[in-house]
Amino acid sequence: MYELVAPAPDGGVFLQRLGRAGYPTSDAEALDPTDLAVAIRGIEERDRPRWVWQRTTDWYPALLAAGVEVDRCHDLSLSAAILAHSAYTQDSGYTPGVPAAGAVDADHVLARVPPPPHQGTLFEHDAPAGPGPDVLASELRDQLGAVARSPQAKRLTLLLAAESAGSLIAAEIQHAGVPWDAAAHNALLTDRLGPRPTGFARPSLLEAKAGELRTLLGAPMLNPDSPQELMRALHRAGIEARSTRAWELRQYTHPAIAPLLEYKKMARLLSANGWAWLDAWVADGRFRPEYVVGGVVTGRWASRGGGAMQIPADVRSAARALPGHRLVVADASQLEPRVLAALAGDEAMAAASRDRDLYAGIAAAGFGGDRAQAKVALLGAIYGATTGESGRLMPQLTRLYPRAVALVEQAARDGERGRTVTTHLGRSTPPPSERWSASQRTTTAEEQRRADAIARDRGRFTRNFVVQGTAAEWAECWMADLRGRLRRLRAEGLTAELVYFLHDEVVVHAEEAAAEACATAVRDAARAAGRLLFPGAPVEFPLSVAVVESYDQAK
DNA sequence: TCTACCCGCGCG
DNA sequence: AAAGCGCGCGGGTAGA
Repeated sequence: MYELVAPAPDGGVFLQRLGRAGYPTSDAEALDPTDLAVAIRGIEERDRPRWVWQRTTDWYPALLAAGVEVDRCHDLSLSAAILAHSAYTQDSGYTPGVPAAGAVDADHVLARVPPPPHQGTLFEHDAPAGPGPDVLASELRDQLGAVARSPQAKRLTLLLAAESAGSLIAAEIQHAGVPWDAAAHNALLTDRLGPRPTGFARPSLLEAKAGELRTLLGAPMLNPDSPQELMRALHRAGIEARSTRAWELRQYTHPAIAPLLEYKKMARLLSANGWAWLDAWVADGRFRPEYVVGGVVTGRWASRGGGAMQIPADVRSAARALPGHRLVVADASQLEPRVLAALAGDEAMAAASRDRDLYAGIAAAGFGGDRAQAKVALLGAIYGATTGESGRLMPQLTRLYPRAVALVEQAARDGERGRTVTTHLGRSTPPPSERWSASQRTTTAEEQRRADAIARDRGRFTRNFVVQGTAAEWAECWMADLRGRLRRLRAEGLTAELVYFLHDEVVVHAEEAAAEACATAVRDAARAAGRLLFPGAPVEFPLSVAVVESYDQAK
């Protein structure tokens, strides 16, 4: 059973009950938006419907702010974006959104009416503008119909459910926020950079490092933040680097190199996660980044603001559990190679996956026990490396795991030829770029060379897409299942909430007494995800789980 | 002076 | 150590 939420004229809200096929079973009921949370809580407790709305982000943040959680939903925009490209629905006749001439992009079609106000304003003045209940119900029917007609209806159903659950989880994680110890963060900054400066001056330790650098390079006016100036100063000092990248600088021996690398490290800390970051993103002891579900072509989540998915290892020491609480940090070990083994049905690689350390298993099977070699070879296969060590190791990897290698090779060939490739559950690549298409129309040999390079680029993208995208599906299923388990723990009165997600890693903030139960839940959820995606496959997805006080203590 | 892009580096 | 994939962000710089 579905319950539709849609904007009504004059800032009101419509609620409408829909049957299993998406047809209304009642008239749309108009509500004052201030009553929405109460109404939704009541319906939720009574019926546990699947809430249908254009976008979770339009409605759910405000509901959470009002203390209302929902069990499940169907996010029409996220689903439309998947179905619009999915190879599993290409013959279904589905076109996203309201019937409209030239409709191409699902999200734009559904959202071409005035955008809703930003989260948090829902109960203040006006409800989100957008298509009314008729349009949304019709879109839901189109989507359900396309899925039902698909030869892969089960997988698509799972994908849309996982993506919609993901949208709920993203809003909930944002609502909760990562517990952040601003004092600890400030102490770290002060220790590394010196006390917080007033105005725009460099912190004292950073300025001192710059001075050291100027002396050692004999460049008294040098601004080390300017790549151009730095380059000139390096050349004058006899360092013939052709870029200012840290890894390249490391190859030169000169007394200025070490302090320069230290300067870069310090400057990076200041600009990316310094006091300004703390001011902008941490409030009330929580870091609240914005997650963008489906924000990456492969289906991974992206984030906006605060660099939520790039928190450096050392800064993670400021992510601290509250007193009497713990962080349960879990990450899926070598997720992508394991996903590849399952995708390809490669029995030999699956056997290696029974080893807790997949790379060690592969090393033992065919790389003379050299784990580093096994890892380089496998990652090279997934990313499309052709040169260097991983290129040389490919033949050996192919002998060991012909099916797994064949799968990524096929994905690469398809991409080079402009075909789309598809994840296990049904997310397909967008059609080739204009750049690719244009490159097909070549006349000269030089153009052909460039066309080949562009094709190889796309091949590496599609090669990686099937693996990265399917791994993202595993992770979303993992979290969706975990969410249910944590909700049950909370129903017992315990504190246990998801507060962070990073591709193949989750962090749960839990009261001490619930930490072990959370660790168990997170492991059970991983097993459930494996069974959901790959029923009966002999591939294992082990986690490393740590119960810690601060995030940096994990692994 | 403003904008668009590149560079470099953080994460998986 | 980087390379091969996917991102976001801040600072500098080139060009309007």
